[in-house]
Amino acid sequence: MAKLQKSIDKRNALIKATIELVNNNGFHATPMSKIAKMANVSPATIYLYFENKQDLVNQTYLEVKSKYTDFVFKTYNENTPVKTGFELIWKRIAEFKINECEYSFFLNQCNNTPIIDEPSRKEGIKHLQPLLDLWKRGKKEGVIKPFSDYILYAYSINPLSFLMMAQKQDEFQLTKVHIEEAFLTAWDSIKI
Amino acid sequence: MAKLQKSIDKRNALIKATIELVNNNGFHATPMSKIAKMANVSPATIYLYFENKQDLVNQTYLEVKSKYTDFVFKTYNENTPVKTGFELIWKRIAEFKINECEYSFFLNQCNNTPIIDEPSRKEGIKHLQPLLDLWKRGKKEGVIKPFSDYILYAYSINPLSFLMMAQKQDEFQLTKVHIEEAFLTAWDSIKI
DNA sequence: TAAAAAAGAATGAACATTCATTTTTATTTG
DNA sequence: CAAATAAAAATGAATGTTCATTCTTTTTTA
Repeated sequence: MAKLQKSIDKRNALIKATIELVNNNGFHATPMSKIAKMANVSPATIYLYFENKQDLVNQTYLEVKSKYTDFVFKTYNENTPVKTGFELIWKRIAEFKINECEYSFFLNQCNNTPIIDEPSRKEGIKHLQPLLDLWKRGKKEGVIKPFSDYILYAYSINPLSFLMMAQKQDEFQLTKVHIEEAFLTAWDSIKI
Repeated sequence: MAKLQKSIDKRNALIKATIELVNNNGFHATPMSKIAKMANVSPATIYLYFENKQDLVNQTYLEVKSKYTDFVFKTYNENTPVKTGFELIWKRIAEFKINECEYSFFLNQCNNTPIIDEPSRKEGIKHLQPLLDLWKRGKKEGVIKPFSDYILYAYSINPLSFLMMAQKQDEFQLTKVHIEEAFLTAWDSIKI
């Protein structure tokens, strides 16, 4: 019997449980037994799908990251003009961060703590390539400031993570108006 | 013998060890025994200074947060004009994040994970009040955009956290020029 | 010399992972 | 088509370790 026979539903349930529990308690305060319980599975079963706890969280990270970038770049293609393309991508990112709060919070946690191991983190970064390519093009065309990608990212994309966190903690409610404001601010800070 | 007799050096060593170990391994993957060892102290001694592990990390958080805001607002007073005041504060924040990478990384981790308990987190937020007051004044004077403080923070201050993280992971080196660029971008994004 | 501070060892709970069985599934055979 | 069977999938309980915290004793201090 091939590996694929193992129920994809179970794997998904495990990943979902991992996200929810890690978001609420942190990785190391989340026992395998609880993940199993939430996924309606025996603890031993987890080890049929994942090597160990670290592997479970690494795979969860990469899977969520994929969901994120698949969504973000779905409406974009390389021929879109720079400004339009940026707006397209930026708004998809905003939409994802607002609507998929659980995923975003999880990714945030992974990016700001040592729970993910280095190879998986490196792997995760690659997913943003289309945005970096867009910026490269924008710089060549003289539309985007000739700054390091890190600075561009810090000022135009990262603020969304902060706003998402604030929203998650009920300190703040992101509205359509905010989004529009925020987008203009983002664009202003990277356009020439 | 009064409480104050307990060596402040030992307490400091414990806090220092906590920061270093939590930065590298995360809170829950940092055993009390290791903290004790790094601080050259018996595990039991930790409990003379802190109630338990949670209390240790809460106090560490508040202490680091204080170091941060004490530094940040040292050169500022309420009579400084808005723009100058903002530049003053912003550059102190930048300086702190760059030079006190360990502290910044620790604070970042606390802000993006559930390791700090709610009362301590609330307490920590209060420390930024002078900046919020400055913005309030700026809005009244028509110098600062009439946006929510969260948005102002997201666009003018939070990017520094991202750049600090990138730097810490050796992916990026912040120079004087970057800082100058980054400040202008920050100011542009909140000024009217 | 008495009280506080510190220590090392002890305790008991929690946990990741493995083990020994049972259940499910798919295939083969009569 | 159904009974038999073999392999995979799943399980609950067991294992051994790690850890936070406490206990008892020793050391330091004033």
